[in-house]
Amino acid sequence: MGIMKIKEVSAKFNVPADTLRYWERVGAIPPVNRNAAGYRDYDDEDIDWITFAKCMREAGVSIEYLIEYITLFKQGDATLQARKDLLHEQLDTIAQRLHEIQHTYDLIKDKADHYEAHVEGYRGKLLQ
Amino acid sequence: MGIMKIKEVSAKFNVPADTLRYWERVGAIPPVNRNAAGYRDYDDEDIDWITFAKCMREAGVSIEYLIEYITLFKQGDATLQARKDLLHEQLDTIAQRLHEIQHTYDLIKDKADHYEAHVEGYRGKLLQ
DNA sequence: TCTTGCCTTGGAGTCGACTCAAAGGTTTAT
DNA sequence: ATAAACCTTTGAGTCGACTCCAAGGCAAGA
Repeated sequence: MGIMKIKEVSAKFNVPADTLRYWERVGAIPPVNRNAAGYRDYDDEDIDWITFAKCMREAGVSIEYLIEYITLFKQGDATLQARKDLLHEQLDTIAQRLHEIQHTYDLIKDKADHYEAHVEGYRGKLLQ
Repeated sequence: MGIMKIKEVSAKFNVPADTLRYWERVGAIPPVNRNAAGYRDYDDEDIDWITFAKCMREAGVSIEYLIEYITLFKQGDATLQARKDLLHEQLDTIAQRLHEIQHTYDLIKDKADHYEAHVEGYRGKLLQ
């Protein structure tokens, strides 16, 4: 699967082609190889980076963070420790976000369950 | 605790006063009572709404959704079912987001663990 | 060959959600 | 009583992350 054009990648990941170009332009993913015509030609490595970027973005990680990671990556093995630190930092942030969302989920679940029990003839009260 | 001014509420929730005013202005929370001078005077009910709004925002729920919810709430008991539906909709979205973030967490954890094992003398490879 | 469709870039526009500034009224501590 | 620290509104500005547009090159089918 070494010859995906941007439209296929867009469809595969459900990410607009404009966004894929944007990520590359600002450096949130490394530059993608081109064919003779100058068209982007995504190989497995590019696909891996997009997988990474998409996951991170969905988890709320900023573009800036991705750029920082790629910047380190481009500098080679000397930055392994720095990249590791960056990932751990992200891991902490993501874990925290996870707990916040879990908390909200539980709260809304309670509210919804309460509606469930009282949805008919219930006299409205705050947060019900 | 029925006489909190905006600064105290801001401190309690760690949400800027400007943001509290913004939420109220656009209708993401109901109007807050005022004292004689026109100052906002947050009571327990207001605090509950801010708790709700903050949780929802942290879970990635849009301001627009909150406005929709408040709009229904203001229309009284006739909208109980609609509000219940809205909450269930949000619940689904939040659950989905939760799984996405969990997925990313696992992915990053793997990457980080891998770094842990190879951080010295490891030859860089994609996503490492 | 022509047309339709996908690709390119550069730059401008949009959108959600704040965030700040200006001008002015109130409260509180000294 | 006066300064410092609050509060108010209106409206404009910012920021992150896209998203769209124009102008033009390449490709694949009829």
